[in-house]
Amino acid sequence: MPNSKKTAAERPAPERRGELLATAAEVFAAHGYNATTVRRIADEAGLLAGSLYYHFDSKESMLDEILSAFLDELWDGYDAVLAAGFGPRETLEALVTESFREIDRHRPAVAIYQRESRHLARQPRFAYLADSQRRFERAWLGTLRRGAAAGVFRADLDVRLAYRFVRDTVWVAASWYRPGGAHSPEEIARQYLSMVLEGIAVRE
Amino acid sequence: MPNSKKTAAERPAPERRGELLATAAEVFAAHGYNATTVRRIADEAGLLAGSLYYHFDSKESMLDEILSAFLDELWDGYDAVLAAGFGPRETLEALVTESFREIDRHRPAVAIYQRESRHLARQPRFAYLADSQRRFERAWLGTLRRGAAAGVFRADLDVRLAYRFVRDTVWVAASWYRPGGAHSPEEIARQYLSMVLEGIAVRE
Amino acid sequence: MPNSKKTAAERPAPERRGELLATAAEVFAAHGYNATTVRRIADEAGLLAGSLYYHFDSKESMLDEILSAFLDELWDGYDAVLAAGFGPRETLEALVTESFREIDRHRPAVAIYQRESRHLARQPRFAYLADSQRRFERAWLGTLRRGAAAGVFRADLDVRLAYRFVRDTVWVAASWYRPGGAHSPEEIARQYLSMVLEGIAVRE
Amino acid sequence: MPNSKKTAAERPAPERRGELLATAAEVFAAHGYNATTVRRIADEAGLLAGSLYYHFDSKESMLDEILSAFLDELWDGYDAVLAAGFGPRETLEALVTESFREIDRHRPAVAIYQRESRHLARQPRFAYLADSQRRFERAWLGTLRRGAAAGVFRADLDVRLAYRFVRDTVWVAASWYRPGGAHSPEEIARQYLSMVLEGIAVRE
DNA sequence: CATGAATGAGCGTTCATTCAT
DNA sequence: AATGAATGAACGCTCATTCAT
Repeated sequence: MPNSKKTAAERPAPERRGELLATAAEVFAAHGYNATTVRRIADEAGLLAGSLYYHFDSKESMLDEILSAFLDELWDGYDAVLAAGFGPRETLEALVTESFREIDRHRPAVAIYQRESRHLARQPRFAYLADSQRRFERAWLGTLRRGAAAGVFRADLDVRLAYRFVRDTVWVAASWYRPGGAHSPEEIARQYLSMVLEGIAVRE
Repeated sequence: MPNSKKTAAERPAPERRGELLATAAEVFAAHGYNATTVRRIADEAGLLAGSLYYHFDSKESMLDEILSAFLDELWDGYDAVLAAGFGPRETLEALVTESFREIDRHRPAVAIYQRESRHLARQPRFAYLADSQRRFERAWLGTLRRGAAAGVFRADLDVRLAYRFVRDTVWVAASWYRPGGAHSPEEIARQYLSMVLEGIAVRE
Repeated sequence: MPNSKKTAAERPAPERRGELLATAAEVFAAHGYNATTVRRIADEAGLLAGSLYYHFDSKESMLDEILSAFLDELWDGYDAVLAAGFGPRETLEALVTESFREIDRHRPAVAIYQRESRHLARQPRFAYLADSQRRFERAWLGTLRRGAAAGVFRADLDVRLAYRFVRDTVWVAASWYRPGGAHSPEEIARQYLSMVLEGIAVRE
Repeated sequence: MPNSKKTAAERPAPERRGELLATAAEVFAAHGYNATTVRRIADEAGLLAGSLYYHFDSKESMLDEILSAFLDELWDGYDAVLAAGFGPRETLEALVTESFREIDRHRPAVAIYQRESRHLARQPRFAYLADSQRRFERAWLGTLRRGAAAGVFRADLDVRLAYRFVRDTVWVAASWYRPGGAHSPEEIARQYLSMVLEGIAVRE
């Protein structure tokens, strides 16, 4: 029996873990990680608080799995974009579009990330959040710098300010976005890109 | 001896509340309201947890005072702008500038507001947060609509999407802004407005 | 093995609430509700303070259950007496006897009731104490009035004074009564009734 | 300046103490000693909680003064009765009458005494409560025994039961008695004595 | 005499976690 | 896999008390 240290009886059903994590993510996103009790998650999932500990080591490990699953997927997408050899504007467009797709697929995880990552990143266990933050900055800031150098993005702006502007603008959307709403992620990305790139003022 | 500095023991009373509130706001902003213990605030302020209750009814009432003081000041500023009879573009510029000034003066309160207002607004005690939210939307959305109708803002954008875009763009700045940094609030406002209005792409 | 005594660990669950309530009642009666700490109850019951909250919502809900269980039983007894169609003297004798039986079965609850009911009755949660008080007065005062009208109780006494006299006289007994003492409840009732009805003076 | 260890400036006005004690007694009686906060007393007396400590050592010392002042007066009255050389029936009548007079003069103290004396008596500071209890029992029980021996009280009753009956009957009145009500203390005493001595049943 | 501000111990309660069944 | 009962640390808060002014 390859790749297994447990007997059949000991191996938890992997789908159950996934369901429980989805439930946990939903509750963490709605009420905040700290304000969410393990009992609340259990209620929502239809079992008792103690029973969650058969599936997970701790409340924190649920959070960990939720966030790292999200970031793994995010970087799969980002890395594909960055490896594609696009120009700065196309790269920016692809990153924004990819981001809205991730918001669509991992909305609770994104909301949790927004709210909690800053202080979580201080803990060793969540050091990967800080790593991700750095890679993130490198990808976006680099794209903006390349674009400014290439004359496709304005050079009169503080590039760090522009970076924060674009970054926050995209990700805060997770706080109001609801999957299945009026706009598809791609449509929202298109409008956001239009605003970010061209501005909201009418050109004379 | 004019302008003499008094020792802590000699300092008159009413300032104390203000100091304690400033400390509390700082800690709430750094760690989140729920994750902040009243002992932590007391430690930071140099007294014991129980002593805070001589000055305040509860942890919640500290939060209440912090948020309502901020919103009162914010609306003083906004109301002056809205009453000035500006056109849509000038109104938008003035609202953004005023917002960055408030972030400069009430950064911790703004950060707390960002993180907590959604769920706080459900409680009767914090109903004024929901009220403020509605007035806020009316002011910004109205300005954007007037501008679109007047031909100074683009009419091809979903105006609610544009509203969220502008709103989030401005207020998330509180999460990274540090007073006394490289840029004054007015300078940041100028650059943000430039990005929001003209976009970051070079015009051909 | 019939009638086998189980160890604590083997004992089934629902009895536990009852045991804990009995312990709580004993401590409330001995020290007063306010002066009783939840830690003291837990100590006496052999668990930690926090563990009580697995079984009960709050200290107050323990009090509530203790008092309402007592009053439910009391009124079962009283209602049976009042429905029996006795004359005034027999009714009085039956009420007194029933009261001493309740003191015997619920001594701690009666002691708590004596000490705390007056101020508890003001709280909505304990409104049933005030209701009970009113039914109580109706039952006893009505019996005394019927008896005075029928010529079996003295008519020269202030009937409200007589009511308080009989009522207090009976219930205060809970403060010194100890189950399993020299006299059975029925014996105490007999002597009390003799004193209340005939007086302690020798008739000439 | 005889009998004084304090200078004129240090000596508190004795009337103020009396007022404060009366206020404290009223609040203790209404809400119970434990449930009464020193702040509540201060509010009622029109000063701040800390200021009470200029007049009294502690909350407990207020209680102490209230109870001992009451017991001192009570025993002045009782001792006069016991020294008068009355027969058993006259002694009982005089003790009951004296008791109702004390209830009239010291109602709050009596109510406090009823509620708190049992557990206070365990503390060394309040040992005089236990002493008083013993003298009390000696006086009343002795009178009842003398009466039974002399043939003026019934000999067929358990004398300890009769003692508790008379004792409780009298003192519980403090829980409903309001000075200035429909009946004078002497009138209440007369009716109570009539019930206790002759009973409430009509004699055939 | 009284105030204003603080102390420090302890309270009722919550909650992540454990574990025998 | 899940339950039921418990643990133990921490939390928000109360309150008698102290003391410089």
